[in-house]
This record gives sequence, C-alpha cells and structure tokens, in this order.
Amino acid sequence: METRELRYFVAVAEELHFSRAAARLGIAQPPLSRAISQLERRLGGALLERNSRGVTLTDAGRVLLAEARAALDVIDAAERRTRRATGDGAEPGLVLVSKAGASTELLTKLLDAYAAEPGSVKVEVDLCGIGQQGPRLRDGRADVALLHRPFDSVDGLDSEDLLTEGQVAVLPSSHPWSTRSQLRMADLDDIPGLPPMRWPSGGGYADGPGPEVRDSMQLYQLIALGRAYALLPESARAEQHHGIVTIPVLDAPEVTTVIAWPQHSRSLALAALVRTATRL
Amino acid sequence: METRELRYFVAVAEELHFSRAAARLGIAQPPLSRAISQLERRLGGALLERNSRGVTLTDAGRVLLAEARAALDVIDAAERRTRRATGDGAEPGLVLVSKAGASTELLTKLLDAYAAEPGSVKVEVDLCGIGQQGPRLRDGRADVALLHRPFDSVDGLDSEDLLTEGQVAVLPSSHPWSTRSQLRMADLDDIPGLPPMRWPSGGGYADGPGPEVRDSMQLYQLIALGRAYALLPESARAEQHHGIVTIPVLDAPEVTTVIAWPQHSRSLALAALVRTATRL
DNA sequence: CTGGGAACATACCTGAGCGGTATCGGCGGC
DNA sequence: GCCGCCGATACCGCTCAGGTATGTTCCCAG
Repeated sequence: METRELRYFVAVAEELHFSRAAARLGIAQPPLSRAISQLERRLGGALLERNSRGVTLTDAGRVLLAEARAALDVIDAAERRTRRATGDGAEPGLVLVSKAGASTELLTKLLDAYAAEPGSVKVEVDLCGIGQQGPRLRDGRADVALLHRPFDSVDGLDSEDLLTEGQVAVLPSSHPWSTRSQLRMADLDDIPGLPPMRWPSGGGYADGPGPEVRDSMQLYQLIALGRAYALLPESARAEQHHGIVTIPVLDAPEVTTVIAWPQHSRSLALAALVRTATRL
Repeated sequence: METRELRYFVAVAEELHFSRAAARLGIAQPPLSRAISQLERRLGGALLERNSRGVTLTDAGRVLLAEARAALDVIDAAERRTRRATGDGAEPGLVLVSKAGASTELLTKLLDAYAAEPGSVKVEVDLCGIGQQGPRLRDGRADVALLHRPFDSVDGLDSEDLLTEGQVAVLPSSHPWSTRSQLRMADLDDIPGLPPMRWPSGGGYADGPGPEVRDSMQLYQLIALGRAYALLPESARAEQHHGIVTIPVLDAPEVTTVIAWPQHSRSLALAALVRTATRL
C-alpha cells in the first residue's frame, strides 16, 4: 500500500463523498474512484458501500480508516524527525515540550544541570497547552516531554519517573475555605458554589459543570475570579498568583512527573538528557 | 514520502550497498540511486555518505532508518488487519495469541466463558513461541494477546491485568534439591551445576551460561535432562511432566498475566472478550 | 410518469516518472 | 598503471496517475 492510496482513502472515508474528497485532495473525481477501486481489489474486499446517494464505510473500511490515520501520522512524524536531524536549519539540538506553567522548578533545574554536562547540545523548550505534549512527541515536533501521570497518557512512549508529589487544592483567596489548613478529597465534592476546573484529557474535555481551560494562565485567572477550583501538584505552590490560595489535600492521588520520549529513539543527546533528569 | 521510497531507503541502509540493495528489491541499481537522491533532495539533506568504497549512514539517515522501519511495520499491520476484516476468507472472528504452554488454565476458562457470552464470535487461538505475542499483535496477525509482565513488554499496547502470581523453580527430579519444600532467590544463584534457562526477551537472548529455548516443550525437556532450571509462574505447576519438580520460590518477583490489544482498537467483539477476561 | 440533477463508474487520452540498459568517473588494490 | 568495484549519469520505453468527456443509476420534483 502506498501512502498516496492511504491519503486518498482517508479523504473519501472522512468526506463520505468522492467529489468533495477529490476537491480536498486537489485531483479530479475519476482518478480517485479508480484509486479506491484498485485498493479494494488489492485488499480483496469492499471498503465502501456506494449508495448512489453518498457513501458509507464497511467494517473493513472502518478498520482501514483507523489504521491508515495511524500510519499516516507515523509517516509524517518520520519525515519531521528526519528533517530535523538533517541539519538543514540551525541544528536545534533537542526539542523539549512541557505544559506551560507546570514543573517550572524541575524544568529549570533539569535544563541547568544538562547544560553543565560535557557534550550537551542546545535544548529548545516548547511550552504547550495542557495535554498537548503527547501529540507533539508522537508527531515528531519534539524529542522529549515532561508529562504528569495520571493526567497524561504515556501509551506508546518510553518514560522515566522523576518526581512524585501530593496535590493541593487551588482556591480563590476570597473563598470561605481559604483559611483552612488542609482538606480531604471528600470535601471537594461539595465546595459551596465552586465547580472543579476541566482540562483536556484523552483528546477532549470530560463532562461536568466547571469551566474548560487550555493553559495555566486561564486556570489561575478563572480561580482568582472565583469561577472554579483546581486540584494541582504541590509544586504549583511555587507559582505566586494574586487572588488564590493553595491548601494541601491529604488523600489526593499522587501525581508523578515523568520524562518521556518516543520508543526506539536512538539519540545520544536524548539519552544524556534523560540520564541527567533521573539523577536530579 | 511514499512507502516505496521508505522500502528503498531501508534496503540501502541495511545493506550499505546500492547494488545489493537493488538486487534485494528486484530492481536495477540506477533507479535506486535516483530514488534515494530524490528522497534526500526532498528531505533537504544527506541520508547516506558515499565513500566510493561502500556507504555509511549519516545521523539523519540513522533517524530515518528507525522511523522508516516503524512506519513500514505500521503499514503492513494496517494491511493485514484490513484484509482480515474484509471477510475474504471464512471470517475468523478474533485471533488470540498466547505463549504455547503458558496460562493454559486461564486461557481455557477465558475461551469457555467468552463462548458462553451472547453475541460472541469465533476465537482462533495462535500458540506462539516465547516472546512472539507482542510482534504478532503489532504486525496485525492477532487481535489480542496474553502476556506475562515483567517478561513481555506492553509498550505501545493497551492492557488489563488478569492474574498476579508468585513463581516456582522448575528443577530436574533427579536434582539433589528436588526434595526441598521451598527456596529463595539467593539460593538460585548457585544451584550446584545447573544454569538458568534463557529465553528471548526484548528481541534477543540475554547473555549467560544456560541453554536457549524458544518454547515450553524445549524448556521442560531440557530441565528433565538436567541441563538447566527455570523460574516460572506458579500456574506452571498444573503442567504435568516427567522428570521435573516444582518448588516455590518465596521471594521471587511476581508475574502478572495481562490481556493486551493494539491501541485504538475499535472492535466490539474484542471489547467483549476483554470484559469477559477481567471478570474471570 | 417523466425530466432533471446528483453522484459514482467507465472510456479514453496524455504526460510524468519509474525502471531498464549503457556508460562514465572515482578510488583502491595488485 | 591497469583493472575491478561501485555509485552516478544519460537516455529510452512503457506503465500508470491524472485529466476530460460521458455513461449509469437513483432520487426527486412536478
């Protein structure tokens, strides 16, 4: 199977319409019909049900759609990584991606320690939105990431644990509970008039009453405005913001900061960075 | 990047010789040279160093080699899975892969329980050699596997734990220790004249003195012949073989049998099988 | 019932590009 | 210095991807 065929099939499977798919691909409709027919003939069965009033996927078509998307992602990642390794532009060394506003202290220490290592290369830091680190690694835009289990999935990645910590509730300082010295998980279920923050996890937002946020600034600002609370790793206390207080939650699940990288990564610079991180 | 280009590049990168690579690909050498040059031009940098006395990989070439192999594997898997879903031959339902000779009892119970479920499909069982389950899943020849942590890696797979158990030492019944009622890990380091069995793990055999085995029959036979001992999960005691004895090893690391399947699997039949397994 | 239109398939043509043969250029060994 | 090995280049033919025109089928309007 050629990637061209996969791209064509994905376009048709997503549009469920040959002419629209052809337009999206920048080709005419007949060659697209022919390419799909050839693909079906080669795979030995129908992928699409043609109803003369649109198109639907067969079971095999659904399988191929999922597989083809994954395969195209892998190929795009391969191209990006190779192009980055090719030294065509400025040789950026390593790209590290981390949630903006998280693990600031750990990240600083890591970068300092690594820069002090003999033979270390330049590390470009990409501070992304919440939950974007995994995709950045997988699609080849980054070499290494800081993730936070159990929020971020490490499926399909290699990783090393760096730091495990408890969590604190982050509340508006105007809130009646802001003077408490500690909380329990059960308390959080019914904070008077304060819903939990929601952020992307596993590709989308969970259902619930609270506001949706994409990054830490939104999060702190919404808390300061008294619109929600959040449960964050202890290290968030190092962040000083106006209008918020942090209170330990004794029985909150622990959060582990991990350093993660794509499987079958063979870079010496990456290995050195990971080694430095685990020794912090 | 087309898969044809990736196949060509992998062939050259593995052979480090254009003419041999061309022969392996079944084409002539000049088109191969041209294809690689085009690929290099498109990626914006050299992948190979031509020394007129053979070929070596550049850093970018090493990156692309690893990435291209992974991408080609994903594409092969996509094709196999689609072809299996295409119903061209007998519709085998699900293919479950497990180490031959391991988890026999669990497997029997699982298959019986699943067959009794309403709406269950036929399950083909593929009993493979030690350490072959992961590859079978990843390359699309199987839908679901029974693995044994920590021996088998679940990297890149989704999984559910089924059963955790201790381990037993399997010794020749002629061995002086065969009458002992229990052992400790420290004892095993110096069993008089009996090396530990070695089996494939992580793609190859570890170094060591013991004999190498690929499947359970070899293993039991070599133990009965007094050539090695093995450390196996307790459930192996259910296997009755001549000439061997099993002795609990009190402080051996625990082994967890897990059911695993490819990420982004969307099959309802698979979900039902996994649900059945976790309820056993 | 019939004409029109929407949508995919078919027919046929053209040209890009893949693969083949012949040959060149560079380098190391004898 | 000649020969042999190996990759690059030149050139050619043919396959096949992509374009245009048209066919076939079905739905729907009137």
